[in-house]
Amino acid sequence: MKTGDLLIKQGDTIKDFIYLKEGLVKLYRKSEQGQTQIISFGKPYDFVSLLSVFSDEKYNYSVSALEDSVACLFDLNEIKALIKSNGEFALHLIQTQNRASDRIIMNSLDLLQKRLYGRVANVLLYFSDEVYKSDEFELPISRKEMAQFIGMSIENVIRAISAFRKDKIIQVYGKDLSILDKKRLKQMNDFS
Amino acid sequence: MKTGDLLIKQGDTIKDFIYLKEGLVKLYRKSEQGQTQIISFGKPYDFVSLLSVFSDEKYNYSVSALEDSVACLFDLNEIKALIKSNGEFALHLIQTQNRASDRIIMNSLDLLQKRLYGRVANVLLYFSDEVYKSDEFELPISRKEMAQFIGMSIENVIRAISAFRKDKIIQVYGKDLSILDKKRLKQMNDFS
DNA sequence: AACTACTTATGATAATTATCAGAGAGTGAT
DNA sequence: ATCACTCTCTGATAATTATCATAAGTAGTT
Repeated sequence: MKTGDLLIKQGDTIKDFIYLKEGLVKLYRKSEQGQTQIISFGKPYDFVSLLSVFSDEKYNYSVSALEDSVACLFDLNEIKALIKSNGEFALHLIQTQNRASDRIIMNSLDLLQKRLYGRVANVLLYFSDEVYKSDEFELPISRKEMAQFIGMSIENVIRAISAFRKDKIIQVYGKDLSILDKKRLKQMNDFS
Repeated sequence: MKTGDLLIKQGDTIKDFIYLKEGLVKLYRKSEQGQTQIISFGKPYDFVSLLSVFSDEKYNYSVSALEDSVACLFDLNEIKALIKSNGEFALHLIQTQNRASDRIIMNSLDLLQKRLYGRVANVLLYFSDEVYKSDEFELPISRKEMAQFIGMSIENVIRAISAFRKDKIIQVYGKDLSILDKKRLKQMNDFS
């Protein structure tokens, strides 16, 4: 699956249980007000079809690739049969699902309490610590996508990144981003 | 369990699987920044020990009663044994859990995109439509708690409610609240 | 009643964010 | 190369929200 490809389309009937083997994807939805909103990102070994996969008939979100990715699809009915027949598997699945949705919930609650700088810092630290495990990486999302994720305007996301750049907290060359002063970035994340 | 009583305390070891039979509770946590934040509300037939119950050792949130409530506790190990032995039960539990965490996720994402008036309208409509199923009810939370839920300052929550009152969208006598103009309240909820 | 503590309420001001406008850089298509 | 389009970026201004201050109301306690 190439960058930009659509893996799941909002409204599609759920037929498969999907997990990500390689790459990076974004989960997003069209909100009631018609705006596109990014729900979360999926990295290797994350279950992409987490939300609503067992609770609904149709996907209420879309998934597309931010990088070239490899996804594994399992027939949903087979997974359901496996849950019924294999108790260990069922329990393990519940735990995995719980962990993932907890993380999404806690993260969006975190964002709700933060202001612009804190939210942007939060996203940068997420990619640095959780996804790439490095202080230098290629930012996989545009300013617009970051805005759609943190619930701020594009202009202000750009301004925040510019401010971090001017304060020598980060360095930006095109898509390449390096975190120069992680301590201060974490402070931005902690204090509002 | 009386109003104000603590059912779950953040940091407690998870021993039980809890569901709410009667009443109303709030799920809340102390965020990293030390502020109290309400995660969601639990109404009858909701699983209160939804978050982190299978994914963690300890509760990462607290639960207390907003109204006199009745909770059912099941030993967590027995539930786990039941999951392992009864496939139908496991599948049903997964679906229920999924539905509940989906709702919390989608709701906090909704809030993230709304502004003050939209967020307050959202909460009022939640209690009217989901909890009490009536346009007249006793508001079970204080302005402070509403602020902790929607991520705005107390003063502005009060101001929003005052504005709704002045616009004859709602009527307030002490804790009693009645929605006079649901159409406009829904408009406030829809458009930012 | 008097006291304390807390909630609700309002105003004034500062801080933050959105919106509008415009410009330059990059990208893809023809 | 030119055109159309999107993305990044900055400035100016308007709108929104937070914070500080203050006061009235409410409830509980002594």
